[in-house]
Amino acid sequence: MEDKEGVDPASEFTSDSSWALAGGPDSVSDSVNYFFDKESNILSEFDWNLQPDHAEQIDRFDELDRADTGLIWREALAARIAVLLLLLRGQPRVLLAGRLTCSTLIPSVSSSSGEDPSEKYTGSGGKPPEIPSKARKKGQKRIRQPRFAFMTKSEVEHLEDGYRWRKYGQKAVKNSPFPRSYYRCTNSKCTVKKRVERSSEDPTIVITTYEGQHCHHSVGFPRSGLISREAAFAGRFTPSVSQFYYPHGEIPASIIRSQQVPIEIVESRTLPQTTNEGLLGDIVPPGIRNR
DNA sequence: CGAATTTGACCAGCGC
DNA sequence: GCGCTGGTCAAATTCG
Repeated sequence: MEDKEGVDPASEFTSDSSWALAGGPDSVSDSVNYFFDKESNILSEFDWNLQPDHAEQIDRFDELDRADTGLIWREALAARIAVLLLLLRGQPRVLLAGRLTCSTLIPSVSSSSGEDPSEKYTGSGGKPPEIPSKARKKGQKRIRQPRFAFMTKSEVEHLEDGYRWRKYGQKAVKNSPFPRSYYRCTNSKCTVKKRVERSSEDPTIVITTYEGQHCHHSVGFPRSGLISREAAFAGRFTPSVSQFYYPHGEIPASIIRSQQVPIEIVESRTLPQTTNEGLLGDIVPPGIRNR
């Protein structure tokens, strides 16, 4: 993805870049799009609602971000604006910008129905606390939690991500020979859930979908031990969660290096100091930035 | 024996 | 309204 200066950002994004439009409307300004990072095996789902007044924010990011090449994902917490930048020869190009909602589903694994876990139960002991699903008012729309899906080549389905999960269900998936497993965080105050399933098209690929945000630190998460790529990306790509999981510059470059490695678990090294990297420090995988 | 998992039943949402 | 599908519940079972 180098040496593309002068190329139309849009065509760059959808054709030769490491990211590919994986589904959704053709126009990036339309509602829903899915992006697959061919290098990191990540499928992201975004709901881009481009607004005219986002231009200022985009310009600001342009000024802030200076790096070599790579993909930069950024969310302006205050403005709730998401900007995806492709950096070419140190010149950031805004490819997509819009209000982040991240509320859609991956087409191949999507559900026809939405859900709102937070309004159903808290996940404590599997008991429905305040609002049992059966007692939920009819017509009350469920509000989806932010979701992020990761596609990873792996032989094991449940990848270690630093948190403890309790399996609460398993379902057969339409048009897929592989079942989908449902997990919820074992922390009684945490409403985060995740779904794990194998791709019907490529059984070697595990699709993990995180939903919600942890309200606690990971349990026994190794700072200099073994960590999965999923763990790193889960923290990185869940906007407000990333700050919680991985304080500024905490993720080792070796973890998030964008390479087509068979899944798993890669060894992490001593955490690098990246405090001089400005806004990029806590959002851009160091390996990506340095490519 | 407590925790975790399995699994059939149930429910909600959606399309026809 | 009905059927299909995804998501969740909860009793039964298995595991450590």
